[in-house]
Amino acid sequence: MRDIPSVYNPKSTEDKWYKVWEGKKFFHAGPDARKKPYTIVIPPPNITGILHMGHALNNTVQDILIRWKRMQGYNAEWLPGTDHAGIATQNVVEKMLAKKDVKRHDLGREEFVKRVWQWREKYGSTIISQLKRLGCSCDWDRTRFTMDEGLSNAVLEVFVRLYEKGLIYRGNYIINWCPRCQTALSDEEAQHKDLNGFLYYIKYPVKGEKRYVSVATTRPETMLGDVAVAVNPKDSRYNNLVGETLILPLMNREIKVIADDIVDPEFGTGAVKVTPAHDPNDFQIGIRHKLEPILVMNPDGTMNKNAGDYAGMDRFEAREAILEDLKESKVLEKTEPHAHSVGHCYRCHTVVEPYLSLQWFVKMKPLAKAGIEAVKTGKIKFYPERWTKVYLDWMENIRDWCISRQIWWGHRLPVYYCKKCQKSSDSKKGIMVSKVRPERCPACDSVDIVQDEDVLDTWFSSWLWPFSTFGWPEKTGDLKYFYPTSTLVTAQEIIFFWVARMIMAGYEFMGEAPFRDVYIHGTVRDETGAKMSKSLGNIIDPIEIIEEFGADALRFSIISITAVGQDVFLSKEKFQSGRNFANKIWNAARFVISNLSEDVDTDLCVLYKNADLPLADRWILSNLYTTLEEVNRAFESYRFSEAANLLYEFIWHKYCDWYLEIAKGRLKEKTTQVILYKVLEKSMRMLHPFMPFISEEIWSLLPHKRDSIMIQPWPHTQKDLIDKKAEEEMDLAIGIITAIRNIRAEVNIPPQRSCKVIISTANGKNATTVRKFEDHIKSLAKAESVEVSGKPERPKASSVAVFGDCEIAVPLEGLIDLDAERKRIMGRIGEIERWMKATEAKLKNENFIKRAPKEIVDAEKAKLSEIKTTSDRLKEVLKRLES
RNA sequence: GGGCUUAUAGCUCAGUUGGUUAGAGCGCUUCCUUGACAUGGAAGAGGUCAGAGGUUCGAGUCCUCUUAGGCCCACCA
Repeated sequence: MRDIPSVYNPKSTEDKWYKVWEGKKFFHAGPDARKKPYTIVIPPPNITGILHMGHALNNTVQDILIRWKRMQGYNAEWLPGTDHAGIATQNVVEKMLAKKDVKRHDLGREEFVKRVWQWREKYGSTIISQLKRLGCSCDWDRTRFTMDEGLSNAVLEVFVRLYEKGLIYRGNYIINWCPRCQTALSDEEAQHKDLNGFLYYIKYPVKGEKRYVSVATTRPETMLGDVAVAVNPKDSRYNNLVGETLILPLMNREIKVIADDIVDPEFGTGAVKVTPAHDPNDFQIGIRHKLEPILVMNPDGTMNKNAGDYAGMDRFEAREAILEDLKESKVLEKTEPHAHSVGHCYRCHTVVEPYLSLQWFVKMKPLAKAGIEAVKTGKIKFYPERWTKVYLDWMENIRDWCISRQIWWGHRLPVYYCKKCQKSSDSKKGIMVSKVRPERCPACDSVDIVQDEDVLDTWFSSWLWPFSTFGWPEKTGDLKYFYPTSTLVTAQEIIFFWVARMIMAGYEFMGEAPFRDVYIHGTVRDETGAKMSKSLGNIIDPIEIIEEFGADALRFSIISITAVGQDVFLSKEKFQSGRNFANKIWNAARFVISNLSEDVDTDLCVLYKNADLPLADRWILSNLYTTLEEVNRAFESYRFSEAANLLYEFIWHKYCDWYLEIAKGRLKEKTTQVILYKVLEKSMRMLHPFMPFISEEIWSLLPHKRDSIMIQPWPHTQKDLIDKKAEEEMDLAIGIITAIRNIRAEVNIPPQRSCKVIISTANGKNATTVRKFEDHIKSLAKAESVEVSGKPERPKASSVAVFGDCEIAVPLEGLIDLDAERKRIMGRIGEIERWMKATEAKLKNENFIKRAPKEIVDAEKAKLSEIKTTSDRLKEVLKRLES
């Protein structure tokens, strides 16, 4: 077939078209008052990231939206970029240095940060080029990085503003500490996992007495930092003990028994050891009872000098040693298995330690207010809706955000200390918060000023992403035009980390929501349901899939199997469906293109507007526009899999299976050609958001002089071409043709041999209809003749089927297997009768007649009469068969 | 402890506000390399919609409970 190969080869089109699109600046958008903006900001992938299936899904959805909106005439802006990913990136670079036996402290801060920038130059945009392979139509001219000058400036601006508003403070609190990364983490960055641990019961003797109090703990090593034992004041068991002095085993320190409401008498022994430096509850108890915390651990998770004999041991080593020693001292009462949830570092999966330290925090409650209101009033909507509740629950119970990190890669806090003032006892003194380094201390005029060593949480820059990327705090034209953005597309995992915080920042700094819709898609899992991760080794690499099946196949497959908000279970085989579909489309196009005459007028659209077209033409057009309407509806409610499957069904099972086959019989007719072309052309436009490359390639092969499909308008619905009557008539044609094929298969008529067909109808109307598609029966059911009759007639040796009121007889040469035929008919009668009975029962039910809507009842009545007709005919056939 | 979510054909899953005989893809059976496509075509087989109650004229769909998975949140010493 001319020069077009019969197998679609994605490799020959993908790079080619991507370059064209980029070259023509189709991805770029700028403020334009004549057009309505549609804006998406990408969830910026980490610079350490390599494209995984989660990204593939996330970005395919965004690209579908942006391409769809662009075709609809919106000024579509998809702003891309990457996140500096503080801890993750620092870890990666540290690991790289470790291979050369270099530690970051050997290099010093400045040199280390320089190395990270170098690393970023080299590897930081891997994922960007991978997104291009996927076909993402991001506005690369606007690519941002969270540590760009502009975004860094926004971060400092925000820090200063919040500090001045009293929403940022510094203090000593229990935070989640990762001993491996050696930094504080936010609550969200500590991932809780259920572990099967133990509950250890330890006896604390009362000073100078034989009595003792048993306390239960899961972390015996923290006992070294105990400063009290607490009981519930209402707990009668311990009334007489409150105020007594206990001897802390192993340390031989004296501690008091105190009473506090927080203690649950039901749990453990009802007495709890109090370790203010290593437990958030105990910390609160410590404050209430004015107890001085004792820190027993170093930042690296080893025991410190306060840990007595255990100093220098790793925390878990110390735990074992302590248990041994407790046993020896006969104060370990018992050990019980105990399942409890333990925090792990979200970057390195080390068990985090609740740890008392001096950190910076953001007061969240005041910020959450507007964000709660916005979602409650529907200004911001979640799709699927159920995430609203998850979001609101978190926002309504929000806790302060620990934002300081003890690492080097990130935005350094714009906080400066006057060393002179800091020497005074007032810790608040000597703190300067400013975007630029102060020359002198305003209080004492000293020039001995140092900047805080810490950097900010990575999310402290990404929560500003929807506006910092458009130039904030400057009042730029971009910002004015593109903010607020339209839709945020992301995964459930970062609703708290990112979505909620962006909403808060949006209201705080822009006075407006950062986006209207939040579309939360599912998580990509492997076929066993496990989350895809590098460590599990169950990754399906999207780039490999693109190599093997093509980007369009990847996109289409993953979208079509991802129902709204549902997790998606992937295996490599699932990408075959997309590849096969691409190939099917390819071949349909190849067929159509090669059959278009030189002089066919592809701009001719009046032709089918009101002309009296043949049935199949009206049918395919009606289906096309019905599909378009349904696709539009699906798009509007983010039901992408549904839209994809609608197109699949239409193109494959309507256009290819039926229309193309019918068209083969009259390819010379201009009408046929125009409709073949029109339907293909519009299908490609509808398909383009899903499969940009193949749709563009086919578009370019069509004999029209139109620019890239990317910038073509989305098809308009045409209600006047939706023709229910044509659809009904074609249903009859399809039913009859299928019935004949069925007979042929049952009685083993070889595919090459044609057969005779006699169709008798019970009413004249259907006879007229059948005559309209006589030719289709001939070609599609391989019939040499079709006889249409108003009354039942059939030669003796023939096989018969009934469809509606049509009796379809295929005369057989030679003898017919009467038994087989009878069996076939009886089987069919059985089926029909069951159906008829169910319908009759329904109509006999008075309540149904009385209460069901009239349309439903009428439809049931009509159905019953149809079934009866079919049934009667089948019975006649059977009777004649037996005579 | 609280919340969310899933259970439909051998497998993977659709099924929008309750209304024709519950669908698709893969797999399976039989046939077909006929001029778009074997990454294909034709015809089939295959389901008491997890279980038990309830609401309703009518339930895969709504409610309650049960069972079995998965996920998230929580100051579970």
